[in-house]
Amino acid sequence: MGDDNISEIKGKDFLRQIINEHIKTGKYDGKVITRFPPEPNGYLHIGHAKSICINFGIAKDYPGGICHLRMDDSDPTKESYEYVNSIKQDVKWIGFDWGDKLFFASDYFEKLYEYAEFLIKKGKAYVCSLSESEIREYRGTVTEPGKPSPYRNRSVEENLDLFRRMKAGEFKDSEHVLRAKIDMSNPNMKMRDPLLYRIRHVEHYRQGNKWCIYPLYDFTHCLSDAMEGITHSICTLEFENNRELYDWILDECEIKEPRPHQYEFARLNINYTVMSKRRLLELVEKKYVSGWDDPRMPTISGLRRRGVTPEALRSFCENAGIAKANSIVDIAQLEYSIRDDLNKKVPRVLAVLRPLKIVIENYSEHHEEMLDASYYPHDVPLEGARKVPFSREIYIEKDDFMENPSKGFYRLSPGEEVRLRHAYIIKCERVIKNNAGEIIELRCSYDPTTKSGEENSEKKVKGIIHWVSIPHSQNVEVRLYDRLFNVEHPETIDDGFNEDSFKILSNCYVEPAVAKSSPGSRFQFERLGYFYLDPIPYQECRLVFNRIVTLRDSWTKISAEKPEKFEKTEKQIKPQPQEKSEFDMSELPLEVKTKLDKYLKNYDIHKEEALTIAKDETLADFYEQTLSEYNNPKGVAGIIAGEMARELKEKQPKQLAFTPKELGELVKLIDDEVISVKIAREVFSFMIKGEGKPSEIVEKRGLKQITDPSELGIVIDTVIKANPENVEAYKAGKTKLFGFFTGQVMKESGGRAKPELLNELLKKKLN
RNA sequence: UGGGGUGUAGCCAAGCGGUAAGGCAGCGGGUUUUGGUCUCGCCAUCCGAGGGUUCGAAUCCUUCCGCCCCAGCCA
Repeated sequence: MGDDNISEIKGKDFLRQIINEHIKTGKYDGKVITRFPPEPNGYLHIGHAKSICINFGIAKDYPGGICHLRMDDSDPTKESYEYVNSIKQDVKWIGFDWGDKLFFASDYFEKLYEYAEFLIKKGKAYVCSLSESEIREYRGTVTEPGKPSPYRNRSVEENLDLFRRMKAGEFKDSEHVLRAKIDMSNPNMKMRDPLLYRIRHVEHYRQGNKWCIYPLYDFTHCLSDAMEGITHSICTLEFENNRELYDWILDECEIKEPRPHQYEFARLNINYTVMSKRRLLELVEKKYVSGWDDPRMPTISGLRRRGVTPEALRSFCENAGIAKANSIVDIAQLEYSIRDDLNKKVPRVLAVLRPLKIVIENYSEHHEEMLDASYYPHDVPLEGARKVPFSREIYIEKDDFMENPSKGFYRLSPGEEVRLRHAYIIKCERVIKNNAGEIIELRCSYDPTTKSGEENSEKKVKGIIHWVSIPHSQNVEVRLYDRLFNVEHPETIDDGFNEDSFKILSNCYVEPAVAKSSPGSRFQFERLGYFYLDPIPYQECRLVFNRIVTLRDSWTKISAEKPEKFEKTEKQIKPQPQEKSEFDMSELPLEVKTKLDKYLKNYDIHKEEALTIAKDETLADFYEQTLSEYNNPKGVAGIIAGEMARELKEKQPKQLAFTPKELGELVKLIDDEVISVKIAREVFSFMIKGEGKPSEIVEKRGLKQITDPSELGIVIDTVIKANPENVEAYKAGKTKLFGFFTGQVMKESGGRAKPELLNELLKKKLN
């Protein structure tokens, strides 16, 4: 209930929380400038879509927020305009606009070069002439420190000369590199004199042959952010280790605050598919799929081609959430987002995918009629209708007939009735088979009084099926797409590749209204799913529909057959072995052990606390000093092992803002029942800030605890009166609510209620 | 046996010392001329495990365990 929620932005993912804080404190003067920085060396996929939604979404959420689109194109060997164009198209399609904020890291090469010279002159960068493999060797491993390059101590003059000659093209590829001079034994591998520039005698797709030295990511990215005035540089988790370098470079280049800072979130993963550029490329190159825009691909172009809407994609990204824990989102979540979007906007039509012919014997041969059919069900608030032709011969879906119906089958079977959607109730009279015993045709009768919308149409039947009139229908092709893999977490593209992920059905029929529709239209084929009229022209002007997603289907779940469904592989839950790990005291240094023994024996404090204090010299000294001021070993240990340990862990202040004597006083206040332990913590937090003696703080801030039963009783009554339902629920047996009441009273009293008294009184009043 | 992250239901995910949000999936009921949609209900005595502090801990302290990332002159 603060007064500060005006600037608060809806959604409280940790990124927006950080930004909210910056806005509150005015760190960037209210500005929010993010960026989406793809490398134009491949197609964007749904994982990028999440990043796009985050970066552009955040910019959109904050007044005046801006998101740049920056091509991170500092590796000339991989990048091309083909990719920058597809990236631009994809970002636009997802629904974001970068306005005039399209940038290229390669445009900063000149400026970047100047920064490099600046670092050299500062003695913070050097030219290293080790070979590629030597560099690797000198770097060490994750467990062993690296060793300095023999070229590490070249003079500034030599470095400058060499670097300029690198630029001038005097050396071959890989002959020299420019490295930052940081620390070859840094536990963070990224800080072991990372490479800044490499020589590449290669044409850059934008810069041509202007350069033969190219900056690397870590050098390019942070400085590009700085040059563009980015405030929040948001990237994925694998760059966490790079953050230290990001800050180092900006520090050494003397980019002053307010300046960009990097924040990381977990990248999107989805089950039953692959997401890495490498795997996706493999699928394309080995022809597992038809291309980057194969409708099964999790690429943006694939999803677009399949017929997924940008809205669905965005809502999927939003629902997936932003956090730092690696996770794998269920593809059902994507399917849900797609259905949820399409359900609200797409017309329902009739189409038969696997036709079974029906002749309605009592329907006159030369007769036909046009039936009224709404495009939308009653619960979709859209208007629109068309006429559907009906005649003696129709197609129904093969699946909608069973000669020997299983239990719960509501559709057509011999002697049974079913309603034809928007039309009549028919009854199956005869089944006609070919010589092979396959059903090729059904003979039915219809009840003329049961036409939809008319009087007798109330007659109830168990099932409703879709159909098309044979003479009026148009033959189309339908392409069925399914998940790419049968296994939840494929490790290679051969690991459970779903051979049935693509099926072509060429003997499909749609009603006339659909045949007339324009490319790129989306429909719900009733009872089947959502379909997209592929806008790519096909030979003979043939209409090709892509299935975007099936409808939710509770029937196939019931029936034994599960044609295109996958059962999730059940995960066996293994019980965790209960290992009791005792701390091994024998390994402690003697000094610590001595202290520990003393605490345990003389002071009788708890082992955990004793250990915490004994292990830290500052804490231990402070502990002894405090005890000499106020002798309550247990009480003092509680504050020191808890509150003070945390404080030291976070800040490691050179000088403490309070004395042992004051800490002793604090404990005495607890002992004297002036304050509770909870309040003591609050007081302690003020002591850290140097607000003076505990007693003064308590006085000044009015923190003295309420020990007067009648005073506390009033507060309790207020709370009880304000929550009649909860009182009732409590009395009805929901005793868990006791905690709720305690909390409320605590809150009401500003935390000052004496806990024991509160509980005692509350119990009395509630019973 | 280095460093950096991270563990809340089958899958995501809120939660920031006071009744364990929400969504997906699942299960059951209602509505329905789509076995769709919509709607109602159920679904964590417990937050990776142990220990501690506290009247009260998913939240604070502590020990342990699992998983992810880092040894490209890729980004």
